[in-house]
Amino acid sequence: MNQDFQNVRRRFITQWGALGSQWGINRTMAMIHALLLVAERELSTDEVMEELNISRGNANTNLRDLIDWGLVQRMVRPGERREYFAAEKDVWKIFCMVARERKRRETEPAQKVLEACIRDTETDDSPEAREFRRELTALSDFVSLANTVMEKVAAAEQSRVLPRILKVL
Amino acid sequence: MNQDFQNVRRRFITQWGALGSQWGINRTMAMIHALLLVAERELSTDEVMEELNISRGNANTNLRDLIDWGLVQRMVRPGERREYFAAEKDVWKIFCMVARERKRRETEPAQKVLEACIRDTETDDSPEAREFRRELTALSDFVSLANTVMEKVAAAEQSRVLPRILKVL
DNA sequence: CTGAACTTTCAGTAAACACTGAAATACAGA
DNA sequence: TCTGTATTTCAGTGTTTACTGAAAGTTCAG
Repeated sequence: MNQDFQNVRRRFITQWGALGSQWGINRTMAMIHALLLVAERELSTDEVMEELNISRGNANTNLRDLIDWGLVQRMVRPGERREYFAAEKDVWKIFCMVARERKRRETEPAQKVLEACIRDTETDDSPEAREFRRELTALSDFVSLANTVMEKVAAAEQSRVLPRILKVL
Repeated sequence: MNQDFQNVRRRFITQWGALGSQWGINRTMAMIHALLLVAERELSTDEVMEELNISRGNANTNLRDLIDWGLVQRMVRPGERREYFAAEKDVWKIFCMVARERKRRETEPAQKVLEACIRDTETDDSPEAREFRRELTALSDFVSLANTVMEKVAAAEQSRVLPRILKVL
């Protein structure tokens, strides 16, 4: 198989991994995702281990995390014990998955913190406490608005939403 | 000053810091930002150090990073050597700053990686290379579309954009 | 120019996070 | 049931990232 092509392919996987760590995603997870994205067929754990030079434990853990994110699916071949893995390739679906997951892990906890802090100072009507509540409420309202937007965007079809949004802007 | 209120205030700062690390933001930076957000007035480096129990170096570095992000401003009081720091409190402005910065740090590098990999396989018309390019092009197109959307949203006024987007959804 | 007040840098260290590899567990066919 | 194959877990270790504190740098009033 063409050597140059294989090199570019490997470079893509490595660099995508490096980018991943700038997002809150660990390098290996991003690399496995990249590998599966550009793989022509589903791969087994051993193939992933081999291609990326990582241990079984590492491969297993990160594959499971990718499955939790909804970015990778387990595939069973009839009559085979071994499991194979395939990445979702539709970019819009990937986007929706990531949006949903980040909402769950990031904005919802933030929302809870804000609401709790607002609630716990509710009975205090000193000027400082009022101001504190005012700040936090502004933040909280914004976060929940952002949540609503993300939710609706992620629930809709790409073909419907994006053209409309672009039109509005 | 009311003890309960001070406790909630501290809890908010701590928890906001913890949330920050889930985003790619380091804990101290998020905590300083939270502290300045709910501070009634601008604070000096020493006040930040004291309140958060961190070293001078740490405070200095993270304050500078916050300034780079555009989330915090240096304030000079006439006739005083010491510098004071104040956080931007308008949530929409905060959002725009963060969007701009994440675009610069995350989506633009991703874009470059994708484009380079597409370019470097352009002369290879084997089926695998074609498929590889197809995948990466889909990704690249999506990322650049997302970039455009972010850019326009961040450039616009909150009062104009959000109502329109909500209407569309 | 000097020295006090303040800020910045950075080598060394500490804390957080990710990875390995081997042991434990689960599963399917004989 | 037992046996071989595949997956999962996790204690120990390695790597990355963040923090400290002291030294160097900057600034300004006198």
